[in-house]
Amino acid sequence: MLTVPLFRAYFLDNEIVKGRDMAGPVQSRRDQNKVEKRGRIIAAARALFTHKGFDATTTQEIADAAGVAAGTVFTYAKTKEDLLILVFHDEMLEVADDAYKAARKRPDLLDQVIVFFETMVAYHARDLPLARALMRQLGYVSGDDQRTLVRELMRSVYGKLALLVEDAKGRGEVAASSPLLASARSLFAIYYLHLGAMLNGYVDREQFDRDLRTELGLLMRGLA
Amino acid sequence: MLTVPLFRAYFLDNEIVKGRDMAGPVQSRRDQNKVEKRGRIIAAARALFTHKGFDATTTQEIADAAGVAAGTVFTYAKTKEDLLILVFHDEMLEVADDAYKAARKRPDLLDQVIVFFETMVAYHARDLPLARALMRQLGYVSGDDQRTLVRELMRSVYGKLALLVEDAKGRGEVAASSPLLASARSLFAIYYLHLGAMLNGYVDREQFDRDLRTELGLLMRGLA
DNA sequence: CATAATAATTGAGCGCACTCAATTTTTGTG
DNA sequence: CACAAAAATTGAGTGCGCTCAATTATTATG
Repeated sequence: MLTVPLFRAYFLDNEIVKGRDMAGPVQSRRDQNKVEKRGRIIAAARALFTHKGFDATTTQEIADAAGVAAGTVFTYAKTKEDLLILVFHDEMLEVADDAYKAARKRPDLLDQVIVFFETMVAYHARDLPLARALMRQLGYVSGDDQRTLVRELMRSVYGKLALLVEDAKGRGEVAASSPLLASARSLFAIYYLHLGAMLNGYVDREQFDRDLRTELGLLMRGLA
Repeated sequence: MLTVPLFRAYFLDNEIVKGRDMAGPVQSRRDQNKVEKRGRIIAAARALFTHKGFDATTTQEIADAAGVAAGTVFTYAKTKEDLLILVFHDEMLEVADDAYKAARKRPDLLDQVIVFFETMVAYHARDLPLARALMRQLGYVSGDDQRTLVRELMRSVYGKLALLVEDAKGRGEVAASSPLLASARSLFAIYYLHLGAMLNGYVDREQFDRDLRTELGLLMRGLA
């Protein structure tokens, strides 16, 4: 089953190096092609979305730019909008990492959480219309693959917030009885609602910052 | 400007009674027609959405059922999805009213808030796919009219929650220093996040109930 | 290497949301 | 009532997301 034909070994040693020593079974040619095409589609979609905007970009354009047929795009994402998840998943994971690193430098939990969310907002603020489309899709995925990606993203964010809360417990800022995951989710819930309000133009950035601070502080009193 | 032609008075006294003694200037024939058509479109869309589902319903079907041309539908909602707001706005306002009435019967704030949200969930639970589509659209309105409707809805919900918090202050359950609107929004934020998780199948109804209770309780400690 | 089985890709075609120039309806005015 | 201006409605047309039968590429087997 895992036997590798000789010609494959040749290619592995000479042409295709990327990902050779990654975990798991050696990739078949099929999987290689899929990964490569997926990458091209993601790159093409990202470039077009950021340059022309989500609505103005057609799936045909994405297919052309990626060098695949129109139909192929839809084997990697069930809908045009699911492409948003595919395209920005990795980037958002990184942003969450950065946000966590920045947060850890602050002394107390409230500051930490605010820095955490402000880092994420700063990312979205670079392209508000796109962020709006992206956030919309985060709450309405079509395909199973994308659903998995969203799950992973949320796990990561909740996990990082939970770590911050846990450390705060160590410092005595938060009661030991406060459940970590629930606390993390409550914090995120507040951020999420206000981000939506901002992206939809119900409040401006300043109002957002103020509201966020106020309400996170309110919740923080409960955790203490 | 507000002069009413004689033939209008005739119609007002004989044919068209509904809304005659409502506030504001007497409706012109144009406005009457608009209101009437709007009503037919809303009724047609609601029937089709609930019977066939949102995706399976075409705007042409809605137009036919309402007795208008295809294009007319889009003068009342910019997109098919904005129709969701138009259709369910009034109903959701009523649900919020019912939720508030049910909540007031409970003794303490946590119970009240849980009853409040459970009433709203019960409404959504009647048709989960539709609720999912509706909730999605609440966070992504296209037209200005619908945006106004959403604003009104949120004002109503926040207002009712704020009333509950205010009463709780009177009973000494909540600190006088806790800002009403911010408290209301934080409570709603928690509900909103978990409702989304449930509608998207990340958690089942039981898990939803438990999470909601836990996290509302957490916040409640902060308000106290 | 030949051949069958399986998976991936293709792109023409379809259905539907939405547009907009033309038409009809309503209102304001003399 | 006649007529012009304004507003509302119409529905054929358009573009695009998405499908799926046909084709091509890859893998498994003797």
